[in-house]
Amino acid sequence: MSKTISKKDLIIEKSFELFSKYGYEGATLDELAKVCGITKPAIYYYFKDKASLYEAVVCSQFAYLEERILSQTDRGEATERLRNYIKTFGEFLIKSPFFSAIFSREITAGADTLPSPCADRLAGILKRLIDILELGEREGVFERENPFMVQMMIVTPLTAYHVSRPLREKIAKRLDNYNLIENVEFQDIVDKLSEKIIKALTC
Amino acid sequence: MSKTISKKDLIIEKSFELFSKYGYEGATLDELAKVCGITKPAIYYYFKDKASLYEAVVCSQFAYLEERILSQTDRGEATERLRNYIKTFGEFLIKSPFFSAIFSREITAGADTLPSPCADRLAGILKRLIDILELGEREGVFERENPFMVQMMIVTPLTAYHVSRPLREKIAKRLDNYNLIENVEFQDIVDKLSEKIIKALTC
DNA sequence: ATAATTTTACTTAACAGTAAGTAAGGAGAA
DNA sequence: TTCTCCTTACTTACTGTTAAGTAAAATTAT
Repeated sequence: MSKTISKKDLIIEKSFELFSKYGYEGATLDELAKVCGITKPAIYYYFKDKASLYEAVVCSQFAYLEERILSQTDRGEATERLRNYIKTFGEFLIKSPFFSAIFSREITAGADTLPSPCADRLAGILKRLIDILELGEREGVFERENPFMVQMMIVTPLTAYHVSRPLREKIAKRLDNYNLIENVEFQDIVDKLSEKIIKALTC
Repeated sequence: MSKTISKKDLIIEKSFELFSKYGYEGATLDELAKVCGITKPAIYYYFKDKASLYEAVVCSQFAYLEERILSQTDRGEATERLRNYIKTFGEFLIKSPFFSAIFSREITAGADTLPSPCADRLAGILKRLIDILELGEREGVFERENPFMVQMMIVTPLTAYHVSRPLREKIAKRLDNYNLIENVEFQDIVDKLSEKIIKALTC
């Protein structure tokens, strides 16, 4: 009916924030319960345990991302598709500001805690990138390149830049002559990176 | 006389591995004591607390990295210097295989637990990159670019690639037609990335 | 040289706090 | 009454940290 969010969705939403901020181990169910205005065992009514909650949270994000990527990169020439691929990643990170942290953490942790369905989604996303790069090769515009490396060149600078504001501030303070924290829109960063990557891949 | 490593160095070495694997919170002093073959309070004989141990571990790495970067990028033209900058990072990551994980984790966590002396070292490293990029602009070979973004374009794909082998394996299994885990030397990855970044920055 | 003293390098034991998880039950709707 | 959705009141399992003690080595005094 109205915008009344269900308790379960509330728990997912808030735990997404906490997992992003503190990581899997750092985030506590006590605090989660508090910010949700419920008690800890109420969480256990909806989720089997902490791991299942995490899985639900992360999977929903990956599923959404895969759906976006696949629908936004299914037409046009290779260059245009790649541009859209990067753009869609960028838009997703802007829309879902906590995702960078979680994704970045997952890669760092060697994907140990990455739920299997999420790996499926990631595989789907990477498959699309592989297709785009192969199309580019057939069109004669892209050089052959390790697709996983390309994926890393796209995602990691974006997520890192997105997440590293506190670090930039720390460093900028020590380099007081230099403006590292220009008030630049993240959108511009995405566009710039997009250009650079296409330039780097083009024959 | 011989290669007998001191207890303190043993603690540093083993804790470096554990912090890399599990992160600051995830690594426990109980396990550290166990793998060192000592008791937990013995750690407190050498280090004030867990934070100080972490600081000792991370700082030594950053200091070494800064020293390497500064000494390897102080001569030549901008392009050559940038190539050496990236190369030195790559060599360091190869030599110090756990560092990627710690560095990547620090960025992800917003540098919350990054000890202040490490931020100094990072600032020194970034200052060098800024100098190289400015030199390139004066030489007319590089386009103006946000140096922090360039730094992210260099370090994050390398650390991520280095750290993501388990993830690549998971994904490759799902895309069985495709060889994502080619038996390619990390050195080659560094060289390729180096080329790509220089190409992307060049006017 | 040897005895007295002090320091080094730990161990045992335990504490205080915090985390995930659970058993049992209550309020309200159907 | 019974099912859903929750709360109260715990338990268990760590985890960082400290206090107290000790064997052995090093230093100093005699």
